[in-house]
Amino acid sequence: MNQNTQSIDDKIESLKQRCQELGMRVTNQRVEIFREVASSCEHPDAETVYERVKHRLPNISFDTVYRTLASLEDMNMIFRVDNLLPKARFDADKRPHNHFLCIKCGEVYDIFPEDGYKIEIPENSKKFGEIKDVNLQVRGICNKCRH
Amino acid sequence: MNQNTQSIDDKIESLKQRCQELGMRVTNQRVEIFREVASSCEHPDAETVYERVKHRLPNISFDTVYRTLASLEDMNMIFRVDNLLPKARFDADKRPHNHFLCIKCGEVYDIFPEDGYKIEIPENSKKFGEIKDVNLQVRGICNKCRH
DNA sequence: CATTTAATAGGAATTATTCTTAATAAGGAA
DNA sequence: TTCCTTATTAAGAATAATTCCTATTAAATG
Repeated sequence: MNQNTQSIDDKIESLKQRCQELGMRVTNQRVEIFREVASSCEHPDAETVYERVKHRLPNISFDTVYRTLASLEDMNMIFRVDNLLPKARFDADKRPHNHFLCIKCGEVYDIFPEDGYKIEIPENSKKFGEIKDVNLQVRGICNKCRH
Repeated sequence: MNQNTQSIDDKIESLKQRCQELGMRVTNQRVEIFREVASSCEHPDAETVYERVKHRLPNISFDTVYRTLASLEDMNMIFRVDNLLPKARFDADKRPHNHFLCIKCGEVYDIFPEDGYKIEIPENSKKFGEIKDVNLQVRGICNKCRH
């Protein structure tokens, strides 16, 4: 069964299981914030999640939304589309290459293509507009941060 | 000749040419800010660039650094590693897929793999640490923004 | 039901980035 | 060269996103 056909209730069930596995409490806030992201296909931002959850939990705070989104991310229940780093960083190297981003310390490492490796642009991405740049982000925890 | 072997002076020469092509002025600030990014392989952030350029141009302002980095990006002279969007956005869809980010309006579009297409993780990216997630960012200007 | 403590609400604080406005200087013309 | 035009800049205020602080609440366990 793929994620697409999984119902929201099933997804929430797996969140609850995940919380249990990790010894985390199943709070209303956690469930409702996850529900909002999981039931939307428009990649909502924190403010959007806040506004929507507020309908069901009128006392929800911004801090809870941010904190919970970060913890859901740690749990691998949701993913950040962009903005993994706290601030913008720049690169003038025009050779085709990719980046390893450390989600802990924010360090950026260059990944230069090895023999035979190159990323292709997905054919169907052109339908969205004019492509200017393609970048593969490999996200993880760098060796320094693992110790 | 690849970018790697190109000297800083050559890179600055091509910046000047680019400015001329585009009718943009060749200012000290523009040159020094570019020099800083082009001569570093550590993907500096705006503050780092500011601190370093300040040694040569003590009156440089933060605003100029931000504005110039953005214009160098428009000119395709430098690239933003991350933080293309003004705020973080989230996704709970676990099916493997990629994202088209509109650099103008910030909209995010899902790119689902077509038949036969899949991104591979570059073999040599593992040496940097433990991989948690891989995301291909296709950056461009979406159809809405082109009109 | 009582206890423990993870999680939360509320709002202040912080950080990155952008805006505003007057002054400056690059590039073209005389 | 010198003068003009206007793109670019400096300075610092303003904004926007996110995080921190602290007292309070409520989930899970026994």
